[in-house]
Amino acid sequence: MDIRTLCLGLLTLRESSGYEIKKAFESELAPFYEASFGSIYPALGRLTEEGLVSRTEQAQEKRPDKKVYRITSAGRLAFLDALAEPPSRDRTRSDFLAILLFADLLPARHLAGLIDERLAAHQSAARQIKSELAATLPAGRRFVLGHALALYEAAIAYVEENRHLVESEALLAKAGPGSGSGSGSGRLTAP
Amino acid sequence: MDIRTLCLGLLTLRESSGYEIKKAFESELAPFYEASFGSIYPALGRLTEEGLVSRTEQAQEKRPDKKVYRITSAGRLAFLDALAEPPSRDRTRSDFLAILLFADLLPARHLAGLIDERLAAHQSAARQIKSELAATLPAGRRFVLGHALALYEAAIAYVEENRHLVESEALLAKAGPGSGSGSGSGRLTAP
DNA sequence: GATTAATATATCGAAATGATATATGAGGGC
DNA sequence: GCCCTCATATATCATTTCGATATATTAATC
Repeated sequence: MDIRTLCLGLLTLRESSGYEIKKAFESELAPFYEASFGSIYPALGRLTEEGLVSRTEQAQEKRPDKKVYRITSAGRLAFLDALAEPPSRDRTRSDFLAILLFADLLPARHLAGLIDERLAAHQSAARQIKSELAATLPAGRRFVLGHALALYEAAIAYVEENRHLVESEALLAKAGPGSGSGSGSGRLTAP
Repeated sequence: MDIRTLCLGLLTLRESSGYEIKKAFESELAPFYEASFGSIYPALGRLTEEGLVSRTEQAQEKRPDKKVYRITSAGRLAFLDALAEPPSRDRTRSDFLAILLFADLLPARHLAGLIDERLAAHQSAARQIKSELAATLPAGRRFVLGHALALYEAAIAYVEENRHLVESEALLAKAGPGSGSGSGSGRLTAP
């Protein structure tokens, strides 16, 4: 599922300019997909060449001119084919977790600051999703938004309950098997 | 936090060949970071040029020769500097969620198959993490593994409780505000 | 009057992926 | 014995994507 295919998908929802596609990535696909202008504009160019979208230049008052893209019927068919392909597995990159893996190399107060910022960012993201969920939404959008919210809430709960593992000064101690993670009390004990 | 820096970090744990670094990405950094040989080998070459690691060719019996990399003291300092940098935000790409966003374009039985595979994969991943957590681990590793487990379990619970949102045949209906997601019963209702 | 933010398109170097090539040895199936 | 697959080991390369940068207009803020 490359950016080109996702642009096509967003154009099934509404006609858009490249700039509006970028905003749609942020409002519809975030936080489980992102794209930069550097990939969106070439993707739209290629889709136009392939005849999967059409382009119309549109002059605007008080704003720069824009190029509006509309999906063609060939484009709709191509997107349905792409949707039926088996999904590739999720990919995640988290600097936060990479840093915490090396927690024993960092002072506890630095870790505490990192964790506080993480919690604040996730709480803010969760609040925003909740306000979006208050509206009427298509089923797919509601499902993926709720999914994102569930993961943010789980991450917040986990970090709050287990931050002591990396913040304790006794970081030289190796942690043995604890209470069994999220399945039980949710708290991993360090003996 | 690029692959080069992460290679340096893994070399603070033990000396390794490029091949072993790849395995360390899978065993230590997965599932929140990954790297391919195509990025690891060039990264190790660059680290060697910069004097942050040293390279020793090591002949082996019954196995191909390998090049063993060791972090230098300059390398340790450079890694500590990199660790202190503010983390960039998490990036995720999920084909599964992208497809589900367009659930109304797919037949319910296809969606059911996708979701069943997703649940099986996540359950398998969760089981594997649980078995790893049974051993004695450094605090950082225990924290990030537990984090991964908590997210897998939250995703499984969410999908099991909310799959009806996308599987129901009445996909033309727009879902209004429900019970409030994970905060309450965990189930989003479609009126 | 200056700076920041939003709208709008585009390019480019650098980073990373995923596939492929090459080579050796071990183990299993037939 | 022969073939295939898997594990070990290094390396390259086309393609994809990111992130920064450039350019231009209008509105708002300071």
